Amino acid sequence: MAKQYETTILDSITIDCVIFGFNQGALEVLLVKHADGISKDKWGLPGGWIFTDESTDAAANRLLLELTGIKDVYLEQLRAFSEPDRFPVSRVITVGYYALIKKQDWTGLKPGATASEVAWFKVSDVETLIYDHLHILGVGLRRLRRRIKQEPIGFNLLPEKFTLLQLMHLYEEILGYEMDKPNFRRKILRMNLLTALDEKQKDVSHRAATLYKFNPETYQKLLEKGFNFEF
Amino acid sequence: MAKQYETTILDSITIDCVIFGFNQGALEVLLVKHADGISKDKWGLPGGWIFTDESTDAAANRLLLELTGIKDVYLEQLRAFSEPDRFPVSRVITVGYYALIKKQDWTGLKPGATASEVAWFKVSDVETLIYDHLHILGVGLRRLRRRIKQEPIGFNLLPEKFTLLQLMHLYEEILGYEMDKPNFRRKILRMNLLTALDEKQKDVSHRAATLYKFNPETYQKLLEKGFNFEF
DNA sequence: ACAACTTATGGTTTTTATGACTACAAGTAT
DNA sequence: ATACTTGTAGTCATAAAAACCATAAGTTGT
Repeated sequence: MAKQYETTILDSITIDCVIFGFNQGALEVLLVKHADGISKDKWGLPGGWIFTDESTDAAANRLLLELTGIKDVYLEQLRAFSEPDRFPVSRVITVGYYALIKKQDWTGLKPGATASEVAWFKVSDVETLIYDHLHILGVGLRRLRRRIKQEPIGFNLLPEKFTLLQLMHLYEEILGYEMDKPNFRRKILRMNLLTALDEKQKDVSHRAATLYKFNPETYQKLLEKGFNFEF
Repeated sequence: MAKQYETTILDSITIDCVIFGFNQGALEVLLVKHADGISKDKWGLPGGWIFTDESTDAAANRLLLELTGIKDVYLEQLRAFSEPDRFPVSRVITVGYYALIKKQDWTGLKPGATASEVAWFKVSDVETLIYDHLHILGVGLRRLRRRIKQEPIGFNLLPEKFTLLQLMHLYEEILGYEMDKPNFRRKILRMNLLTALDEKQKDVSHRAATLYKFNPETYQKLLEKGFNFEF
């Protein structure tokens, strides 16, 4: 039935993505500036329409690629946002997603067809966005805060190789409070989630820290089982 | 704009609700038997269409009332379910909700206009449901399992006054493993979530247990802050 | 070369939570 | 009165967490 409308679009449902990155100790979000339409020149979350024959998961992945060139990243649905007046033109429900990306893997971001600019913003600096996108960002942030305490997803925001202090700073930034270095070390190492590499930090003006990568097997196990990461 | 279509319905989005209850130590779910349409005489989750001028939250509450007579209960969105072939007739995305109800408060459930029957089923007995409703039930169950460890929502399934053992059995049933009575007592009492009443169990053929109610203030605080309920 | 500084990393101590288990209390049924 | 059932209190060993202190391993400036 639906198959004959391969390029047809559902007219009352959209996708919007909260894309998180981490850079120099700050949590950032990727925004696009609309090239035209009623929101021309305003910043919002990257998003778009859903084809009749694709799931929202598929649409979110496709849109991410189209709008920013990003693919194969951690992507999870937040929920549907459905206030009747959330979109001024017509009644549109949007399905929110959030993604975690290793920012340094995606340097040359290019705005898609409907955007004139793509850029990273510190989450703490974002004050206004179109429609209910600020609300969606807030829900994404709360979800991230909650998830990071229960699943080892934080690594999706860091480079392949990282130091324990970088990881700790990531947690501190997302959760909003400071931690104790030695205690953090002990706790995270005891989970067997990290593998120490035979390699050290470079170009730092102090003692170089050991680099770690996460252990995919334990990672997978902890993803399923969950853990508790109360600091 | 949308206001002029007060009774108009969105044609590609529906709501489906997983309604949990707890009875005699077993977790149950409320199902309806469709009165007509392609699923006539088959069991599924209660659900329906969304009016153009209401949010999905409002629609879920309205449908719950219409289909079962239930209102003012714990209700939370699960997420959107959007596989293109999930609904055989047309392309419809559904927004899943789950509700927790104090079963004994709602005895005379009446099927709504589109249902011929409403009934409770033990979750463990449900084997087939229409469309992707079994999948939605599964997601609801996982969400409940996860939530109950982090927020004090379990109380929404129990009567106002309950014993510690009833509460423990609720946890055991939902989480699927047994717990130690004295340890459970200690842990739950230490959270200050419960207030002991000046009242005991009645009509039991053994020593009567103290009845408790939950403390709304601590409840509220823990809802916001979360807690960790690892047994 | 040496001091001053910065971050990394290893320990210690105290407190607190948890799990496993024992024991007794307070009722009911026979 | 005794056995039985469930409620409730307490003990003890272990593990984890929080708050520290101390030292190691480098860099930078003089």
